[in-house]
Amino acid sequence: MTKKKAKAPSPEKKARKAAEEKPRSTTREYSFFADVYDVVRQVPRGRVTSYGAIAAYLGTKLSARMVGWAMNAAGTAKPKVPAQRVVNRNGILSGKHHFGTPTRMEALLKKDGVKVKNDTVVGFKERFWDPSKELAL
DNA sequence: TTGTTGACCTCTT
DNA sequence: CAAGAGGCCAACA
Repeated sequence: MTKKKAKAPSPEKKARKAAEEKPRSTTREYSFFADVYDVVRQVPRGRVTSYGAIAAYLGTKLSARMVGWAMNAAGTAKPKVPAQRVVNRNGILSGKHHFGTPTRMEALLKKDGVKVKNDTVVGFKERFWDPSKELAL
């Protein structure tokens, strides 16, 4: 093996397993979603984060999609989760269409003091809130 | 039960 | 530089 042409997500999987070592209550309520909600709720007002950041914080950056799924339930989750502060890597409101109305997410972000232009967070890079850094697991 | 989809991200060609 | 495919976990049909 001189060169690895394919990815070998061995250590990454282990990392995920390690993260899963968390004290999962005997209930099925514990899930990827719970962690996502917890992180999103800790997002300060006027700040935004990305799915990949949360996924990476949980140790599963490869499973960023699950974060999106978690947000899908965010609308039904309680307490309500500020999913509007969660955008994709490009800072685009990818899930704006899931807030009931395509303008709901924008309105919420604007209320938070976040400017949105063309469905994109203005200064997203500056407003980017990295849980892995702020929370420093 | 299996198969497909999903608010994504990253790598490869 | 741009486009395509792969990959993860979970829920739905």
